[in-house]
Parts: sequence; C-alpha cells; structure tokens
Amino acid sequence: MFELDVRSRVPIYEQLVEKIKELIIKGLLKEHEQLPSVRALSNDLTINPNTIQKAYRELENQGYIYSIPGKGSFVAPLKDKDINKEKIEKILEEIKKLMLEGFHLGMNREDIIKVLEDVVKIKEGK
Amino acid sequence: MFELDVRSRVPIYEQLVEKIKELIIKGLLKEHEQLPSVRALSNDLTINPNTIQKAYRELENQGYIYSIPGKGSFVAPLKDKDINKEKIEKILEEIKKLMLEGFHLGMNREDIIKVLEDVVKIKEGK
DNA sequence: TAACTGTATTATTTTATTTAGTACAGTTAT
DNA sequence: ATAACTGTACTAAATAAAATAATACAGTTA
Repeated sequence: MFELDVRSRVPIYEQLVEKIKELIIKGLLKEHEQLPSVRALSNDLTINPNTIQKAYRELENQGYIYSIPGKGSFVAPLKDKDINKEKIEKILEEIKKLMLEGFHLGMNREDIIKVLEDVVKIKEGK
Repeated sequence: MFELDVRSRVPIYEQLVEKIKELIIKGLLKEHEQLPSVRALSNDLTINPNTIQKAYRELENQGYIYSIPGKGSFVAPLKDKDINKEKIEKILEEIKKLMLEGFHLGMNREDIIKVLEDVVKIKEGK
C-alpha cells in the first residue's frame, strides 16, 4: 500500500501522514472508506504499531480521518469551505514562498500555469 | 535581523536557512553582499555558533551563499537557469502537491492566479 | 600585533523518534 | 459467549538528531 523510507531524515509517522493524505486527496480513498487497522498496517510495513497510531492520530487532528474504537479508522467526509479557510490561507502562503523561490531560480509564469491546468484536470476527472 | 522560534519542532538551523533564503530571494540581500559573521549572528541570536555554521554550510551547499575563510560569507550570484532545472522541477512538484491539497479543501483556481500575479509583481519590482 | 573572519574537532547535553511490551474496552462474526 | 478483531493508553527502553560547549587553527584586515 505504501513505500516508506525508513532511513530518511523525515520521521516515519510524517511520511505516513503525507502518503495517506495523498490517497485521500487524489480520491483513491473515498469518504467513509475504512483504512487498514493499526495492527494490520504495522504488520504490513513492519513498523511499530505506536508509530502507525501516531500517524492516524495526526490525520484525525487534521480532519482527514475519524476513528471509532472497536470498529476502525475511516476517511472523513469533506468539510465546508469556510471551515478550511485558515488552512487554505496557509497553503497559499506556502505556495507563494515556493513560487518566489522558483522564480528566483529562473522558473516561468507558464510553468505554474501548466501545473495549475494539470491539477484542475485531475480535479475534474473525479 | 531574524526572528526564530527556539521551541519549534523545526530545527533552528533549518529556520535560519529558510529566513536567509527568503532575504536573498526577495532581494533584501544582494549579490556579493556580506552576511553577518558566524560569531556575530551567534551573539545576536544567542544561539550556538555551531548551529549558525551548520545553517551557513547548508546555504552554501544549496548555492545561495559562498564563504571565504578569513573574510566572511557572501550572497552568491545567480546561476544559469539550466543548472537549476532539477531544483525547479522539485519546486513544481511541491507546488502541485499543495495545489491538490488546497483544491481538496475548497480552494479555487482564482486563488492561485491571484497569488501568481502577486508574485510576478514582486518579481518585476526588482 | 590585535581583532576579526571561516572552519574543524571532540565531548556532552538535550530532545525527538521509534520500538517493545502490556493492558483495557468496544465490535463483530461464529 | 468466545475468539478475533478494532482503537487507545501507558510506561520503559533504545536509537537518532539537534544543539551546546569549549578549543583550536589558519587566513584577513586595520
């Protein structure tokens, strides 16, 4: 299900959070779909269950999943845009920073437009 | 000169790298301009000189500054676009990931365009 | 010469991450 | 109801990363 780099400088639980977020965002995991259990994923990746749980806790905090004790962990339904306003602002800030860095290195306006259209297409394809 | 959060989860030296990159990218530090010495900045921020040096080494590795033993550290001149091609690709990848996340949260195409035009203006203003 | 520069090294402390082992309570299917 | 699942919590230990401390050396500059 995932490929993790155990000797990366970025913590395993963070890598997990990123990977799962990606699957949810790309629609490969749909609303209310069940995620692998903590123990199952722990076995599958040969990573300590505590590390998996830490990732799941983080995903729950960020609103990407919800967990029901005894039942399992599931993909959370999308929230209203207004509720995500702050998060969107932060993301736009990050994008701005990356754009500035990119332009400094010689990136073009068109490079961004291309990526944007690319993303819009992916989004429409769902 | 800087504001660092010593109790942030992100390492001090990384924060330093980001801050200085930002100053260079925004043009507040110009080519061949001298940076504060390792010891001066260490004193100023009350942070260990080794930590400062680690940040400077990282900035040098990334091509943002160059250092001359005995003289000081200076803002590196811009490199050719071709040389930065790989870096630009990575930045575009990151931007794409952020765009996907943003759209998932309800961000609009126009939000991006606005930021893009904003950045283009800043770039032209130099 | 004195006071600066960057750089290097070793040791120590502190903090973050990961693993290990165990436990408890709710759920599900046999 | 029993067995096998679920999430969650906790403590302890091991490992890795980050930061500090204390020196030292060689080049630069006034």
